[in-house]
Amino acid sequence: MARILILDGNSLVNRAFYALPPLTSAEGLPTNALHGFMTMLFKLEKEQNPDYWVVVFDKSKPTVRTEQFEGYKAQRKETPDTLRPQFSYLKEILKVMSVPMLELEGYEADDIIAAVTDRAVERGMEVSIYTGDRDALQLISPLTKVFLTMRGITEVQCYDEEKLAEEYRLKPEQIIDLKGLMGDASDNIPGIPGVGKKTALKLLYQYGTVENVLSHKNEVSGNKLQNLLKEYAEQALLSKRLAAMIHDVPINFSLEQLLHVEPQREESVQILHHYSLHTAARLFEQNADRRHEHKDQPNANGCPNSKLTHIPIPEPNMLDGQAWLEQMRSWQEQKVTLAISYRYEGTHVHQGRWSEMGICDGNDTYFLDRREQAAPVIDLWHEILADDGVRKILADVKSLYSLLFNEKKDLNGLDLDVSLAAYLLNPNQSRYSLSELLRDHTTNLFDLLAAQEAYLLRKMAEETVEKIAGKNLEKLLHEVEEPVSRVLAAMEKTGIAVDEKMLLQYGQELEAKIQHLEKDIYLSAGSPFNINSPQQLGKVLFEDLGLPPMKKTKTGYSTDAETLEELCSEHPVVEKVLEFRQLVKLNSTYVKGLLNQLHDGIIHTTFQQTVTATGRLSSIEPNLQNIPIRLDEGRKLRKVFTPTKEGWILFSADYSQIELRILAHYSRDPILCESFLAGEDVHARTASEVFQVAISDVTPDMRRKAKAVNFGLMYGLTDFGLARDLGISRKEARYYITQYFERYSGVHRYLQEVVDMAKKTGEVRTLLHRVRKIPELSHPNRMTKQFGERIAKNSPIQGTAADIMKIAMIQVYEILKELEAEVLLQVHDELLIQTSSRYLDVVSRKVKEAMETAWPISVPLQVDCKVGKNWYDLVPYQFQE
DNA sequence: GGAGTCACG
DNA sequence: ACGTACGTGACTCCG
Repeated sequence: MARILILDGNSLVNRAFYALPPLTSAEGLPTNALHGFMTMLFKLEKEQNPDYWVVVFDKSKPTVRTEQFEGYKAQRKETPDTLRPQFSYLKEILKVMSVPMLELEGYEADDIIAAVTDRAVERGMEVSIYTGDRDALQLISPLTKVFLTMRGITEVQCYDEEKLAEEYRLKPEQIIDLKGLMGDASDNIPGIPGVGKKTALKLLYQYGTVENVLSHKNEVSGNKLQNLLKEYAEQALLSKRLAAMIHDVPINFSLEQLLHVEPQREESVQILHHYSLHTAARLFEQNADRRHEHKDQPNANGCPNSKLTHIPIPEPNMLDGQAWLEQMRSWQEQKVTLAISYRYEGTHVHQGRWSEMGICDGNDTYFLDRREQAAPVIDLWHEILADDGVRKILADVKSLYSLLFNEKKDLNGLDLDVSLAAYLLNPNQSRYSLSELLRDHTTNLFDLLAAQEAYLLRKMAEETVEKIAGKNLEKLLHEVEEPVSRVLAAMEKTGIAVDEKMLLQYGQELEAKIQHLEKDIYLSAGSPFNINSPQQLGKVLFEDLGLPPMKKTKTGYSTDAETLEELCSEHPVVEKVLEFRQLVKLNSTYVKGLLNQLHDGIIHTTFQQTVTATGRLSSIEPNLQNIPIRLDEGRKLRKVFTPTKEGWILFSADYSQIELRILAHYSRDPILCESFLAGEDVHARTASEVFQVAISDVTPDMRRKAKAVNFGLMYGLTDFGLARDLGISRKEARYYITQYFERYSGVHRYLQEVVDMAKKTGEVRTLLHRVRKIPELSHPNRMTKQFGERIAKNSPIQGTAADIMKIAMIQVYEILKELEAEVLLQVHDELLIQTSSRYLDVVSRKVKEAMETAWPISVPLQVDCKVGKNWYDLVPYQFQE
């Protein structure tokens, strides 16, 4: 299939300009953007080997859009003087090299891209668009992919229909609806004020288009949103028009003009060197050489020379109802292993159901479309999914658990979750979905169907199994991470009840206080301003009111709580700002944030199992791992969290000092170990050692300081950090640290050893072999290297605590299954459980036991239990001996 | 989309 | 002289 490469010249040149340091040619001309663009161009030429290509440029304003809306791109800054000439140089170079260019007075590069794409697609070409502009996503189709530059310009992300669906759950044509609602600050497209990405997506999931949203504006939830939709209806429609690319551009070109032709070699090299683009010249010659070598030997399939080695994928078998039943029965009888990929309908795994599955049994692949099969087939398939004898290879098993739990179905016989495996192999990546993993393992760039995915999944699984074994991660994967997935899916499914009335009431109280404070602050400041804007606040405090600036950030004055606290005595407004901030935080993040996620009185969070570099979980939409507790105003919020069932109560079990205990275990430090073995107050004991007084003579202040030292140890203590935390001098902090390490020499030795070992191997491991690579350790920058050292000290401790908690969760889940009780939340060292009152005693006894013995270390693990009717009113619980 | 801020362990 | 404690996620502003 013929392939065309379309490059958005303006976007890429701009990206290159800002991503690279200023460079100049031998004669002093600015060339950084040229260098970036040309390097990328040759890289793409090599990778894609396009049959056609074209670089598209904007032509000077005004464009058709500024006629429609005068604010369009009005906020854009002037092109810098060092950038503007580079456009002319670039066009000169491209011309010499016979790279086709297109531009048109009054139109933007985007529009020309749309026109070229249409033409190419009509001819059945594969289209690859390179740009930094997300607007281009609207052009995606089965033949068209968009490559967005991420950081800098060489890192690109490929978006096809599937990737778009995965990231936004939108169709390409809905991109303009998205912009219509949320606007686009970079183009000064207004959208609807107050509607951001999340709201916009929510509306689109429900109504599909801007027009449809507007015609149902009376149905959407929230008065405020309804009013916004009414007030800004016109603006939304205009914004959508502005975001839409113009496809019928009056431009004359034929695809033949865009053919990739062999350039004039001498002239090209010459002009590249003229601009001192030596790297680019080298790449250019390499590409030319390669084409020369392959010129006379076209490859087997007649396609243009492709470096890509596509894995051939067998055609999926299409079965009818009877054939499906027979096939499934034979899988069940033979106890085969199946690789399964899945798709679902609905906006969320918590409310959707699976729609398609791709299945690979080793020899063949199959495609199961739920809509096309009668109930007996689907029922039998569910039976197979629940059958422990039929082993399954999957990616992201937790999502499939969720989907099946929604329908009260089950999944058993997990053989391998490649997402979890990939995470264990390298927890520093960001994405572990099947399509992302396949991108790394194969060079198939096509839009994959579920069946093809299943085939590739199976191939990939073979490699994955070997890698996991090679790194000694089998037990961690199969006995910890995979079982925990089921526990998490169950916890998410159960959810936690939230008292909506109480939350609304609390929100109203906050808003009243906020309004009051706001008035006070305006009076003190002399005029109203946006207190939420650090920039405006900085101006008011440090310019208008003349307070002494303490710290600076990259963009201006620092106004964080730490800074403001020091300024409290200088002006009464400061304290009010601090309180204002606190209340606004509570109101927007917690009251409003939680209300947004509350449906039928229950909140279902999502626990992410493949996010953190240390092995901890994370919680999103909403984050239930950071509900306030430290300050009482915020802590009250916990009153709204209650059990989901009548007559049940909340029970919490948290590990006491688990990280410090793990440090004791790793270091075998005699004092620290003894302290835990004897059940002492460890912070008091540390104070007595550091200050050299009897433990009975330790004052609260001494204990506070010792506690900060113990705390800091786990993070790779520095004198600066400790001094800041305690509000003391660095000298004093340094003294405490020296004293500490003198007394706790085992800890000192351990921390040195772990860094040494990390430098040797480039990685650290937890007790259960969880591994984290630390590339920072070999970085030339001293700061970065020190950061690596702190990671080396912290990760084994934080990670081991995470490992132990995960084991405990699996055991607790099994225990509670047999009782009337369920795990609701995990907050790193705490489990929140709901139980019927009559099981409280047995639950507490067994949970405590399981957690304390989950993975014995050389000091005891201690778990504290509390119980209450909500998450605020928890009191210590002592079970009957 | 990045920066600033702040909530948690 | 420089910039500094580990791991997260959500909200807001602003170019």
